[in-house]
Amino acid sequence: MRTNLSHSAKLTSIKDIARVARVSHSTVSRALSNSPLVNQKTAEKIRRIARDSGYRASAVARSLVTRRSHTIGVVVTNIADPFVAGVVSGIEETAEGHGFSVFLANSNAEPEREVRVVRSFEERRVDGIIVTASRVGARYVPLLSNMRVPIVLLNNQHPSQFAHSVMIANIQASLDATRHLIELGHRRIAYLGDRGGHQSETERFTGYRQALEAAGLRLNRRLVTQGDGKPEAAKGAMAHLLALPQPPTAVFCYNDLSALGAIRQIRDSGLHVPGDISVVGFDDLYISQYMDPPLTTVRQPMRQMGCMAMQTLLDIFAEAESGHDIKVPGELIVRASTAPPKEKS
Amino acid sequence: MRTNLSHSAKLTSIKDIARVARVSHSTVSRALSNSPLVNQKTAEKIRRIARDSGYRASAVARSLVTRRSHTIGVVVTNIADPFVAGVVSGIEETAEGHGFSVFLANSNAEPEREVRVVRSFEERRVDGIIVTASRVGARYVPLLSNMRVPIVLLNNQHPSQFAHSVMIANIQASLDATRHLIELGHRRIAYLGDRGGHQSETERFTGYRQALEAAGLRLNRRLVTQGDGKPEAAKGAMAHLLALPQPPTAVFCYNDLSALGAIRQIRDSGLHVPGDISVVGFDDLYISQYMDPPLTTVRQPMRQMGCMAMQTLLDIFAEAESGHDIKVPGELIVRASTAPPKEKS
DNA sequence: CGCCTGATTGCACACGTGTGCAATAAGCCA
DNA sequence: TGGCTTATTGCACACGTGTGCAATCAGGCG
Repeated sequence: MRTNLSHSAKLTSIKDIARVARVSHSTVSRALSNSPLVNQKTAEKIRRIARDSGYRASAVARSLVTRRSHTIGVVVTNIADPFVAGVVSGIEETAEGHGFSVFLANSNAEPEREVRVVRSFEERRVDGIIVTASRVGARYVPLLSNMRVPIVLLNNQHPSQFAHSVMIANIQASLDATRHLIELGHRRIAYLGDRGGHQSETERFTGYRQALEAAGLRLNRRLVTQGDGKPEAAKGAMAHLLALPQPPTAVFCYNDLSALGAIRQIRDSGLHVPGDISVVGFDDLYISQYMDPPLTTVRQPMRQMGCMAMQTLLDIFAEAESGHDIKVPGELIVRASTAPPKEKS
Repeated sequence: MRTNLSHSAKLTSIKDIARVARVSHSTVSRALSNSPLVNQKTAEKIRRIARDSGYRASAVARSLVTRRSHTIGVVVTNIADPFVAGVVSGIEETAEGHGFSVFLANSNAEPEREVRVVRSFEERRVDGIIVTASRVGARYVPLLSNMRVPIVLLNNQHPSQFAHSVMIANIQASLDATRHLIELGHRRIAYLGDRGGHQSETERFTGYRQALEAAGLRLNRRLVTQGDGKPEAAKGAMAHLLALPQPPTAVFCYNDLSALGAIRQIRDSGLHVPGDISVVGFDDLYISQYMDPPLTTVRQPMRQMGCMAMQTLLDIFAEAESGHDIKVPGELIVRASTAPPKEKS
C-alpha cells in the first residue's frame, strides 16, 4: 500500500495561502520573505498558515522572475574517480552553505558529451559552471567564448582567457617530491608519467626535471616512461624500468594509482619498497595511507580546491571581480615508501 | 581580458525569435518542438534563426508550465565514498540518457541536513528523489509520508511502505562468502562488522550466521567483533581477534575498507594473508583488485544499482507502476586473500 | 459561386513568484 | 479640522514557455 498521490495533485501555492489569509498574493510573498513592508501580525498569521499547509515555495517560478536560479553545474570526467569525488564534495559543501544546489554531470571524457552537458546546463539557467579535470582543452574555446555564465576550470587542460581557474601547483609540488628523493641520497630517479598528455602531466614532468637540474643531475631519458594513470599500465611501465641495465633506485609517479601499480610490480619482481626502490605518488588518495607500505605522496587538497572553485563563483556573483586564477600548493606527505638508497650510486 | 557580459545581459527568448521571423511566439514554440501544426518552410526558417542566434530554451520556464522539471535529486551520505560514487555514476548515466538532470547533495549522515536537503529538492520541484545509504531510517517516515514526489531508497536503512527500494541481497551474498571460507576448510571464522548498526550490517551478519548453521558450525560470540567500516577501527578489532587464545583462521569483513585494515593488522602481527589467515571483504572497490594480496570479496554492481534506481523512477513517471522493491544479487569474486587453513582445527 | 475541409497561425490564458507604483488608512502636528 | 507623513495593502505587470480555441486562408467539390 503505497502513498502515490500521483504528480497531478496540485501543490499549494502562494495564492492558496492568500485566499485563506484573506490577503493578496503579494502580501504573502512579502511575508514569506520577511519583508518589513508587511504588518507583523498578519505576517505571522501567514507564516503559520504556510507552515501548517506544508507549503514549499517553487524555486522554479522564483528563478524565472529573479533571473537567478541559485544553481550551478558541475561537469566531471567521471565521478567515480576519487580525486573528482573529493573535489565535488568540496564544491557541494560550500554551495549548500550558500543556498546553491548543484547539478552533476559526467562527461566520460567524451568531448561531444561534454558539450551536450554544458548546453543542458545553459538551458537549466545555471548561474555558473565548474569543469573538473577535462581533457577537452582547445576544443572548448569556441564553446566558452560565447558562454553566458561564468565558468571555472579546475585542474584543466588549458585554462584560457575565457574562464577562471583553480589549479594545483604541479611544478612546485613535483619539484618538492623529487627533491625529497634527492635529499635521501637517490641519484637514479625515474619518472612514471601519463601518456594522456594532460597539462598536469607536462607540468609534473617539468617539476621533476627542474629538481634534477637544481641538484646538478643529468636527465636520463631512459628513466622516463609512461603509463595511463591506472595501476595496470603503471605495472607494465615499471617492469620496463626494472629491466634496464641500471634500474632506478627511486620512482616519482604521476599519481597514486600509478604508484600502486608500480609497487605491485616491484613486489612481483622480488624487490622491496622502500628497501630496494623508493616510490612517490601524487594525489594522496584516501587509501594511500593504508597502502603497504604507506605511500609517500603529494597531497592535493581536493575538498579545499572544490571549495575554492565554488567560492570563486560566489565572488563573481557578488561582483567582487578580482584575479581568479588560483594556484593551490601541494603538500608533500612523507610516509614509509621512501628511504635512502641501499647502495651509493 | 575576460568576456564578462555580466548576468544582466538578457538572453534571446522565444519572443525575440518571433519578432525576427514575423510570427507569433506560439508558432516559434511549436516549430522548436517539431510540432506538425506548423508549416514546414516557416518551421525551418524559425529553427535556422534560433540556431544562428544561439538560442537556448529556458528549462525553467518550461518546467513552470509543464509541471515537469525533468530533474531528479540524489541525496548521498558522502560522495567521496567509493561505493556511493559508483552508484551516482550509474544514476547519472541513465538519467542523462533520458533527458534528466540530476541534483546532487551530501547529507554527511547528519539527519537534520538530510531533511534540509530533501526540502530543498522539493522546492526545486524535482520529479523524483533517490536516497543512497542513509542511516536516517525511522526518522524518515514522517518526512516521506507526505512526500509529493516518488522516492527510491538504495541500500537504505528501512525501506518503508512509503518508498520504493533497490537493495543488495546482503544475506545471500554474505552466506555465499562465508560458505566459500567453509568450503576451503575453515572452522574458526570470525565476523568483523560495523557497529554503526545499519540494516546492511544486520543482514550481513545474518548471512554469516546462516552459513555457519547450514554447515553445522556453532556461532562463537568471541569471534564476532565490530569496527566502524573504516580501516583504522578494523585494525583494532582485528588485533582483538588475534589476541584470542584461539584466534580465527579466517575473517569475513563488513566491507573492503575493513578488510584493508584487518590485513594490515595481520601483517603488523607478523602473520600472512592468506597463509595464516584468510580475509574476505564486501563491495569490490576499484582498488581491491590491486590490494596485496588481491582481495576476495563480494561485488556489488554499484553502477548497475544506480541504473536500476533511476530506471525505477522512470517507470513510475511513465505510470508503469509495478513492484519496485528490487533485490540485486551480489557476486563472490575469489582472489588471493583466501586459501585453505594451514592446520586442521 | 457557395460551402466544406484541412492547414496554418494568432490570441489569450496559464504556470507561481517578485516588485514598482498607487491607493488607502491611520496617526501626528499645527 | 486640514494637511502631511508613515504604515500597510493591493493592482498590475513581468519572467519565458506551452496550449486550447478561434480565426484566417487556400483549395477542392458540388
